[in-house]
Amino acid sequence: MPMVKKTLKQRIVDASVVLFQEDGYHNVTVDRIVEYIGASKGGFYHNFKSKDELLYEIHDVFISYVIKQSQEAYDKYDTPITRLCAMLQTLTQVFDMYQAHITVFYEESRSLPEEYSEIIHKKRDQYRDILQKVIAEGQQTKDFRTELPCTIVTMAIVGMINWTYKWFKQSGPLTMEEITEVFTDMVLRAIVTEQAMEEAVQFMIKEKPAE
Amino acid sequence: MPMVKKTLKQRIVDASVVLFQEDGYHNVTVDRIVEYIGASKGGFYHNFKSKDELLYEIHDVFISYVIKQSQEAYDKYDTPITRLCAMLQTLTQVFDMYQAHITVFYEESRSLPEEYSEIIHKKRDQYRDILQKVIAEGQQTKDFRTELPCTIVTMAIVGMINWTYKWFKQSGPLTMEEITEVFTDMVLRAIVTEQAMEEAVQFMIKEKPAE
DNA sequence: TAAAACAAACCGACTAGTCGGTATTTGTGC
DNA sequence: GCACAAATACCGACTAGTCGGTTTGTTTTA
Repeated sequence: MPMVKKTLKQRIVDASVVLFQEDGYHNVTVDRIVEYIGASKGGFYHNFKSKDELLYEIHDVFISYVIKQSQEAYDKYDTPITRLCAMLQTLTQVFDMYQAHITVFYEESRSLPEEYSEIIHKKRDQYRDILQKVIAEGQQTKDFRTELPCTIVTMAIVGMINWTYKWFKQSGPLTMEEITEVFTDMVLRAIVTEQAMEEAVQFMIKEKPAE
Repeated sequence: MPMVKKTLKQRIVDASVVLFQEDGYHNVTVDRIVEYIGASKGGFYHNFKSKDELLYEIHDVFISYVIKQSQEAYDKYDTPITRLCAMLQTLTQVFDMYQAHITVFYEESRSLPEEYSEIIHKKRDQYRDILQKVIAEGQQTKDFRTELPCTIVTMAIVGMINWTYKWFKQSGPLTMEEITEVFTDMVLRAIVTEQAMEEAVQFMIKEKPAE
């Protein structure tokens, strides 16, 4: 792997994500960002039209990656259950890696000027739609229970996963892989029909042997 | 009910919650708040030491109410399953009424000065602990599956419920009561053991008759 | 009539963005 | 390879505007 010198732009983004996560967009000044990486205000505004544009960049990098990964998980499999499991896996993985990005994404998007926030909201909906499609298809094939409204199920899952950014600590007692297992188990039991449960159990946590 | 004249303090809080939800704490100036309710800056600072204190007030009113309601739900019942159902019910109801408060609570707490945020975080943990206690007790009585880590289950449920503030619209196609039903159904199926499922089914959605 | 509640003008610290300038890289003719 | 120009990347003092908070003055109430 060639040792490429990081551009100033990249250094600004990297530093900002961390600083924004810690103290919030409005509590981090441009001066502080450039001081943090040993750069200058001129350098900052050479790379970004405004502080807002930087915020947009962070949003876009993150949500674009989420969509890409979700879509790949969808394309890689061909049954609702496997697709759902793959997406849960992928999403929690992304959320593990990009925790700082997510925090900014879900707490600072209000500060995006309209021109930017429109684009971002469309992409955010796209992410939700991919998941919702899986649920809907699963209901059509009777793999998932049809008595549950597909939109609510989708948002319940999204909420469960997204909320991890608020409490998950990489230094905590459980790894994200272990958490994913639990989430997958819970989701499958919650929505898979009895007749399709056979396919699902192989993705679930095995019963602990009696102690 | 006596028609009490609202104090300026109350009017400030009420207006601020709405404005903060819409545009975020930092994007709403004190001038805008007082102009919105036809008051003055002097009146504001007569009632609050600082803008931060107002933010704290909003946080505290909300989380104190959540804790009170959760505890009441706990005390009112005496089995894990009924307690869990009651808490889901209560929480979603609160979230329905206090959507603006929640938005502020979960997105602006970073702006609280340390002295305040310490108090708030303790109360937030208290809310989580009440729910976690129900889960833990349910695992002890074998009503809930013991192979799932109690902390993760708790946070999964918290995430599912909390996230509603991001997407639920009172003008939407489903009421909060209907959403609660779906959530309850999903949660019970996810964590209740087979042997305890009999007690749980009465709280769940009935199968749609075949069409 | 005194104290509380509120109004209106004002202050000062802070910060996003600017602008004239300098360093560094890239392209070009020889 | 080399001079040299031209574009690109970057710097840092400065500014104009904003906004939380204060001060001083006025009204209401008990």
